[in-house]
Amino acid sequence: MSQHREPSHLRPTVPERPSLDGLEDKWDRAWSEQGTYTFELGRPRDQVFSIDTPPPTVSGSLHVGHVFSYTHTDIVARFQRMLGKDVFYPMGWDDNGLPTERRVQNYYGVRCEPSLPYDPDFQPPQEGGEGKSAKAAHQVPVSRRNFVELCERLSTEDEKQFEALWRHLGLSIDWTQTYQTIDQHSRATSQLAFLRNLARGEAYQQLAPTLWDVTFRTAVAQAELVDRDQPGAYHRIGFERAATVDAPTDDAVGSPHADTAGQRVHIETTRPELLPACVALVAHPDDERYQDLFGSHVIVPLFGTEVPVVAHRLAAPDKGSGIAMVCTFGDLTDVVWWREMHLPTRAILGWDGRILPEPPMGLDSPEGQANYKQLAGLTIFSARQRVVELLRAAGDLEGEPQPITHPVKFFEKGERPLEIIPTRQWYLTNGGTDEELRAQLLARGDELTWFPDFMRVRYQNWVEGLNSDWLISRQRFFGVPFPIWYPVDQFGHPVYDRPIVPPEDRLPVDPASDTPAGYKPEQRGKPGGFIGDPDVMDTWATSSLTPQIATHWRDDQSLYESTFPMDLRPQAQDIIRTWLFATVVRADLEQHSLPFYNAAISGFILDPDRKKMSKSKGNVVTPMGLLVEHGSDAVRYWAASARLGTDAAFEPGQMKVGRRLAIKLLNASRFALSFLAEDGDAPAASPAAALGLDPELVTEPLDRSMLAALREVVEVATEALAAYDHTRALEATETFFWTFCDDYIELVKARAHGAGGPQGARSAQTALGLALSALLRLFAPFQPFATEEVWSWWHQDGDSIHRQPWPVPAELGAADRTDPAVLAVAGGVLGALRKAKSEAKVSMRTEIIAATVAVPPDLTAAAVAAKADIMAAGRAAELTLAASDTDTIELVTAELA
RNA sequence: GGGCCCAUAGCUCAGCUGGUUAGAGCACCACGUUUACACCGUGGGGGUCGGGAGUUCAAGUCUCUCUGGGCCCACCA
Repeated sequence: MSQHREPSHLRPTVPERPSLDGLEDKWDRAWSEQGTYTFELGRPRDQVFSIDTPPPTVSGSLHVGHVFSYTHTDIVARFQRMLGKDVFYPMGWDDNGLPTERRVQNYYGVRCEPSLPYDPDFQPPQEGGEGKSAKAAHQVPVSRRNFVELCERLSTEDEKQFEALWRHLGLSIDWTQTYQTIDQHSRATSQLAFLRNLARGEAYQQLAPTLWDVTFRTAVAQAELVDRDQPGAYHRIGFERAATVDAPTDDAVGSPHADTAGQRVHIETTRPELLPACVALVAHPDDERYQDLFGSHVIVPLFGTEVPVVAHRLAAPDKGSGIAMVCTFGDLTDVVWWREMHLPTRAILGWDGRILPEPPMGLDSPEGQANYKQLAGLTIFSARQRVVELLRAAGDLEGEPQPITHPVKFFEKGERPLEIIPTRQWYLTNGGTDEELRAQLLARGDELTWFPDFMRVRYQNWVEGLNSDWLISRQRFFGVPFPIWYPVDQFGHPVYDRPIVPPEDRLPVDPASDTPAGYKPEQRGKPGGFIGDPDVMDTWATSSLTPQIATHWRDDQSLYESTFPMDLRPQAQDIIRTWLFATVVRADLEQHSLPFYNAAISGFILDPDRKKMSKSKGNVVTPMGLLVEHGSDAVRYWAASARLGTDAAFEPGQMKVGRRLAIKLLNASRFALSFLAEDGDAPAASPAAALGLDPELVTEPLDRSMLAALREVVEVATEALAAYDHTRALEATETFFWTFCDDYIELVKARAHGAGGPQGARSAQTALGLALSALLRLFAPFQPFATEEVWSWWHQDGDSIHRQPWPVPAELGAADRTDPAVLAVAGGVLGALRKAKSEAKVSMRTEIIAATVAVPPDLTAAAVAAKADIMAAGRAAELTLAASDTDTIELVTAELA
């Protein structure tokens, strides 16, 4: 070792054995200290590239899918920065909402009880609980303020871990630009946008049937629904016709002619417990079986209510018996029937999903009330069993229930089926009830550039299918409160249609503790006083404003003007209908523009069974473990190998390839730099070494050909990255790089050492330097750590590679000075010589006494141009280039030493 | 019921507007201690491009159809 080149002959900082270990921490620290990714502000809008980073839900854990998609965005950010843009790349934390509440409940073993007073000395009973859903009975009740404090405390801890992961991954985020969706600024922005919506009539309050989750005891929005197949059963129930026609003397039950005789009509239902909520029967207007029933009344079994039989086109003759009972409310179709036919309301379900204690209006008969008493307070499940028992006893249940499996609507985060309960809620217009707005929002979808383009269709489908406005109020605790109070009238009732709003400069407000202007705190809840709106906004109602929050629409005009509308919204495909659409709605209403120009949609990560990776499958690998095991550049390489919009397999093999590439970058660079350093007046010694190399010094055809090929790579990679096609850019760069290592470096090794004289050496050294410089910058967005490490060996001025200019073809010399085929042909001939040695099972070092290689005639000149380099690399004393009669390069003879 | 995406080597994927003999990496086999790299290098084997039909001088690529996956929306008596 010591008889060879001393380390001091290399650039002083080039390590003897380069390694990837520790690069993440080393460079994260350096970038942080140097402010490498700091947004500068002050440049015109067209020199800024702004990114609407998705704020991850901090209450959930990050998984490989996050690492995957955030890497895609970081590649864009780094590319744009090297193109010379001032990149605005903030990070938000979505800590607002139900997931945080649920996590806090489990972690600290508490639950929110708004009626309790605040306890400033409260200590949670536990820390670090991760139980799936601890029983509510074991959770300590705490005040709303205590609960919110715990939410904030845990979120802050979670956010630190998230930041550590993102830094380790090498995301080039400006860590001075962060926000939380629950912080003061986000609250104020969210409240301000809401007040503007309210002032323009886009936000409104309505008492209406609402999709309701009985576990979380809150309303949910259309966008949060999912269908799940559930077991159920059809119950065939007989309704007696009301006594407006001749009453038959014989008992109709069991009679084969019961239906046709008009005495009894049978419906089939999966929700027998809703019988007391029945307000009508409905059949299709053209259904011949029920023509004589329309307009008449029937009696609800057990409960004695008299309800009309009505006709409506939505009734399906082929479902069940073709006639259905309308309840308030069993499903969304019930709501339509109820609304369109002005049926009465007989709600029987409370917020907790239990049967209300008092029977609804119209349930007047003594037997009906007695039966109802048996249901009061029961859960839906128990009530159903009870009703079936009662029906059976009364002889109103025909046959046995027929088990079926059917889709039932759930809140996507919920565990029990949704119910529909009439409640007062806030809505925001979103085109669901307004054709003009809908058309306008569809036009916004067309205006937006989608990567890949077919994702546009998902937006269109969603907007076209909307059937209601956006329900934004939630009966929860940890969220942005509605900035609204109501006057309380002399009878103690809130006057909902005269909301009191705060001035914009007072935001954010908490109406639960703040007092509106003109009132005193002690007037809260008193007749003649005021009361705060108790609800919080849906988390999407705030995260739909991430562009406005991040760019400080509310309070920093110069930042806002230089970053909004943003350039890029990266996000996952499954939240196009929620986050993306909602963001478009808010910007359309407030700014009359798109919130961002481009949307880049990442795919999912699939496990080896081709299923979407999820926690429940037990196959989730922790992202930090992955980064530590393979190295961040390696994991990034795997992510970068997958196109936008395409689901990708979780493939450690691909990470190994990425790691190999990173190591190769270190080693090949070390080698190439050793030539630059050896030269007496090494160009590498100059601070601007990379760009100071003069392509005019590259005189050898092989060297020129290599640079010509690299020029093309630069063109392809630049074009691909500009079109968000990072895989294409990476592939082109990588393919070239391996040829560069395997063939070019081998071919010029001897010449670069001086074997061909000073001019040939200079040509090779310069070409190596030029190529290495361009290659490192081409790889920098993909492998930020390895490339930065190499750059630091070379450039001692401390400038990060990540702020260098993106390579351009011109820096590699003129395009038309040489035969571009020389490198490929020389590689082919060298390959033929290697094959001879491989087939002879001898070392590559073995001397070739004489060899003949056949080369297609049109490539002979190119081969001749590199003949000396080929002979040196192949250790051939004599090489004959014969004319091939095929168009491939073939070994003809080889005499080995 | 409507819509979108996908199907190419054992595996993961390229293959752009149709144009020689369909590519890469991993895995596999053989060889090689070559001072850039054993977290390596060199060479090699391996595919009738899911099935069928059509358009064309020419189809992995375009059209239709079938099959099999994945996803979204609608329906929910």
